[in-house]
Amino acid sequence: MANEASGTPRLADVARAAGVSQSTASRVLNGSTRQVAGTYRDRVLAAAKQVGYSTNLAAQAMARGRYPAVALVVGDIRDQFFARIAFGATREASRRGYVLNLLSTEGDESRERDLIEELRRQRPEALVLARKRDTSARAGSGLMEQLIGFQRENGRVVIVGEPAEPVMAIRPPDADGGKALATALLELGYRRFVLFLADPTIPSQRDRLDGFRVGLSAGGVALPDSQVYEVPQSMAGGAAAVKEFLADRGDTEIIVSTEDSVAWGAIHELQSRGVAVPDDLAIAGYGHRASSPIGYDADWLTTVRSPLEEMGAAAISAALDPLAVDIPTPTPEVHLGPSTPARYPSVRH
Amino acid sequence: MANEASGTPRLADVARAAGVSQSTASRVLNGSTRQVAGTYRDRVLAAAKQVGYSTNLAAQAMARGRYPAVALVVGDIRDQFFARIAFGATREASRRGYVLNLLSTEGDESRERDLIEELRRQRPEALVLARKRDTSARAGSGLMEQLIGFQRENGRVVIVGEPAEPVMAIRPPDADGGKALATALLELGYRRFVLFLADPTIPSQRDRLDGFRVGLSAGGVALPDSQVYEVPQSMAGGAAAVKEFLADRGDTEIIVSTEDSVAWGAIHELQSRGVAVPDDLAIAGYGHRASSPIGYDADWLTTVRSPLEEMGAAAISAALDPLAVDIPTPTPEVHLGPSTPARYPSVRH
DNA sequence: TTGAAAGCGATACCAC
DNA sequence: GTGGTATCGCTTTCAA
Repeated sequence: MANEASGTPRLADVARAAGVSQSTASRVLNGSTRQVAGTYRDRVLAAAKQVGYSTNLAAQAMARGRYPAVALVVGDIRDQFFARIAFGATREASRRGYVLNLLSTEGDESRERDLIEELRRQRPEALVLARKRDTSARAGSGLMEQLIGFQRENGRVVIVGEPAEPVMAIRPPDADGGKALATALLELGYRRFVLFLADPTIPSQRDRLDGFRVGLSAGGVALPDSQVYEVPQSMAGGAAAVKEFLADRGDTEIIVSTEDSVAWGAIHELQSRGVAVPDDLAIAGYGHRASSPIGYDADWLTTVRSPLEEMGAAAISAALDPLAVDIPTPTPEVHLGPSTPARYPSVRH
Repeated sequence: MANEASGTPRLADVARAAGVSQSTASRVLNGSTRQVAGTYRDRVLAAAKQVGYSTNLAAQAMARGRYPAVALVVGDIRDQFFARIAFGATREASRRGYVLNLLSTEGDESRERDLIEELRRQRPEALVLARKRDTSARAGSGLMEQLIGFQRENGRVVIVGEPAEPVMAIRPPDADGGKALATALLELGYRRFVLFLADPTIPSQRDRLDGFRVGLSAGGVALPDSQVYEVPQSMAGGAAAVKEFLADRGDTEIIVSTEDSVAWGAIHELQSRGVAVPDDLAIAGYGHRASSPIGYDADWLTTVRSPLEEMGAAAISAALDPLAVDIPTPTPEVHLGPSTPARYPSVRH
């Protein structure tokens, strides 16, 4: 008789089965500070298990005034960039007992507004927005106003990507990664660099370049603009850029690309032209995909891996943790592969 | 005064602002059959917009007894297989005004049980489970019992992958795809086939083979087991298998692989051995990834694309639509690329 | 500590 | 058509 034909057992069913009041059952099962006598406590727990009780989140949300959910808005979940962020986010949300609500703009960023509007119905406690491009640049669309409104009425907003006041942001540590790569390559003995810069309109790409320069200068090496090539972000772009580069190679020891795909394209083109990689010319990249082009092992290329999963998790933490003020940025990982062998028998710099 | 300092406006605020009862406001804004006078209707709509009203899903859920959410459980969202399914699922859920709750087992399928248990708290209306392997095979884990319980208490369960009674399933149309590929290749004039079978423990792989045989037999061509090679599912596997194959090539015209990665590996190995593809030997694959190995255009390989996005969307529809009895399976798409040129000047079969 | 009762915001049954 | 009102399941004062 505890569990009526109506279906899912309610808290009242548990209370009745345990012979206590609903208040007590509530305190045991969902209350914050435990203030229930041991005997009652056990009885309630046993009863809950016996009737197969499971908290009704909607009811709890109504009573408490907040729904334990966090929304994640991504561009296209099929994109590794977003998929890896989502992976970290689901893990962290789940760990905290939160529901992760996934929304995809399907590449159409103008949909963001509508999606967030839709979202409000759920009254999620936080909103995480993953973006590849600058958010404030689209201020005219009213997105910023909407985000601010959300922050006022609902909960915190965190952007994974470019910061936009007054919204908290987790930036990919591209400058750090660029710097770390430079340091590592200097350590290996490289001194004469050329850099392939993919799509400078994307902040991450510029940051990688800037960070790389910082790292180089720490070793007393400069990277003049004449050594920086702007390259379309694709394998084809890398291949084409290499042709141009070879006409004026000079004494370059290594090409560093701000994007793996460009690096792979360059590698392919170089090899098909009889330039041995890394023996004649070394190559390094930067990226987030685990793609391993045919004939190569993914680990072969020296590159920097963006900590996207960690960033996704950090975004959730920051969004949910009221204490979070500044977000510790995860550290990028420099991977040294055979594409950049040590240049000298002994380390120097 | 309509919107108190308390924060988010409630339905009562809208009603007051419009000068109507809360019941009327409810009918206008969320009710099913419209039975409100035009005048009132407009007033309510205007008031809602004016105060910035947004339905409180939790409250609505309590009153209606159901929460408009659907949960999607995937293995690893970073995997293209799951990402594409999720993409289609988010689109369809959003289209229907449903919240899509994403859960990831992170590769550990034993977590499925815990995740679904967690999930129950939300009382989602449906549950979609995407899996690569057989579900019923894991019956011992109690998963099936749990799914049945969910179906009884909450809503429909749909599996994207292998069927498992009494749970509805959307199967990848691998048999259809295999058959369609065979038909297309016969059409091009191919008659002597070898098949590389990747991981026969995965039902999809077997289905592709079976379907392929069905398609061939319709053209009077047989594929004896001696022409089927079991190959590890990787490029390396494809490369290795090709070596073995070449020792006894016979008069084979084309190698068909049940997995693209294997096909690419085979291609690479063949070319490095001086066997021209497709001139000396043609190649075809089957897959769901848009990977384009270095030096090749993704469209170059003849392959079959699994309609994963459509399957994701179809799963949501089937899970949410009470009328759905059997699910129309999306059709796989055969892509003919230069890796399989026509063998004869004129079609025959 | 424990229990009774008042909401939380929206829906829907039921008179008017 | 429209407007009261009980109700959904749970939390949380407030007394006891």
